[in-house]
Amino acid sequence: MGAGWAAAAFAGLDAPDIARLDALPVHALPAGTRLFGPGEQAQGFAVILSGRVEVSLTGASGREILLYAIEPGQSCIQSTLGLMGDEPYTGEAITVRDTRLALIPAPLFRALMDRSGPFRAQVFHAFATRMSEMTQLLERVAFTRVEARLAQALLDLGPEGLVTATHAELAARIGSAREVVSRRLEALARRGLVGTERGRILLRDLPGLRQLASVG
Amino acid sequence: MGAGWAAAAFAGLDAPDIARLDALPVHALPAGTRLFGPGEQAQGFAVILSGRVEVSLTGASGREILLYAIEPGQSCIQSTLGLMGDEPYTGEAITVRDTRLALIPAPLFRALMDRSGPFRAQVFHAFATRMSEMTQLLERVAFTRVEARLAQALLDLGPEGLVTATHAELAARIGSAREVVSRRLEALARRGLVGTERGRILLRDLPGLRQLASVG
DNA sequence: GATCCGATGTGACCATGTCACAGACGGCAA
DNA sequence: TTGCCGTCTGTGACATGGTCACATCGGATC
Repeated sequence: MGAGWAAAAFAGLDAPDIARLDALPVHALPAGTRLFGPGEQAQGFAVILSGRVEVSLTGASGREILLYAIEPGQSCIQSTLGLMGDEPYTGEAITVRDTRLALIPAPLFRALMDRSGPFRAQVFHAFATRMSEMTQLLERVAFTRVEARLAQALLDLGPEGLVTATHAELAARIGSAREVVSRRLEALARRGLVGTERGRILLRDLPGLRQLASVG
Repeated sequence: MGAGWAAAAFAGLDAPDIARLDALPVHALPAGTRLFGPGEQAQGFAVILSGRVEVSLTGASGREILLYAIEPGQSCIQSTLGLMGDEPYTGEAITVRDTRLALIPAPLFRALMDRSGPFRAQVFHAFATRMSEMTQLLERVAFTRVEARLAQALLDLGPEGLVTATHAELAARIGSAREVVSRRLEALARRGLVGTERGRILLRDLPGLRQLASVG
């Protein structure tokens, strides 16, 4: 997505609005850029054109958990909380790859919400999806064992069978602790489900992992 | 809230729309009625006029956790997930007191969303608020100890100092297990923060409990 | 090779969840 | 009153998970 991204990202918008969006500057951000952190005010409504942004939560102890990721064509719903309600951010958004995004300024966002049905539908749908995902995440965190969440994370990161991530990164993703992940991985390795090397994990038994991830 | 509830619940709506909403039948439901459960399709957009509805999640093991409560004048956001996206419910909504509510049928809901700015603003705001609350809940469940969540629950249920609830009910509220709640309460009692009787808990040290609830 | 740093392994200990029961209490019927 | 029953609460034993303190290890750099 790049020049002319608006038509693809917001199907059904009329031509003048598409032109307005396409005219917005596109920001190119290197991997590792922090888009916003807890308590900050929204600059506008962010639409990701390429790359990937992850939004995560950090607890008092320093433990982290991934809330959700934003892929190309998706918008950063978290940024709408500040635009629509008065809720401050509680999460932190960071680019995990080189990323290009457009920022719809608050006034234009509000105008589009008012006059464009398709735009509204898009925003609402994204909202509903995130809410649903967050509920599922809450359910997994509250009720399932680390092993199931870890298996799910491994499958998400390397559906082909190879995951390049440290134990600490995996822990931050599933909201656990590094040591716990190390021990779980060792246990999975003993059972032949994975192989471990420094910085990467080989998934040796994808069906077995899927089973673990779903059972909980 | 009763006859003429719409003007109060949706400030800024124009007269014809208020009349349409006021004309909807009001349902009176006894405490303990189940409004919807996991996987069901939304009947419409529910607005609570009096009473209280609690939405909670149940894990495979049977453990429960309270997602949020809906008070008079608020709407059941969960029901919009089905109306706007195609996400099924994942929670279960139950009246905890005798409750009266109006159900806005899906077609009227969609029409109002299209043509009424104030209605949209209301729905969006409610959405943003729930999302923010859910995020905070996730943070508490993922990162704070049971003791802090329990103290918070006690303060929520009995800000005056008396809580009428069983240990099992408290456990369901905070997403823990009955035995754990029993033991935590006993520990709090030993420290003089609460007194326990069958079916109710006396909060002896409100500032102390507030401290516990906030520290995590 | 010597050194440094991030990644990983380990043991101890506490908090929490689960299971299996044992009492304890309150209401109700005989 | 007495006995019964269902619910609430208490307890011990054990598995899992989180935290802390270190030990090791592997690679990169000098």
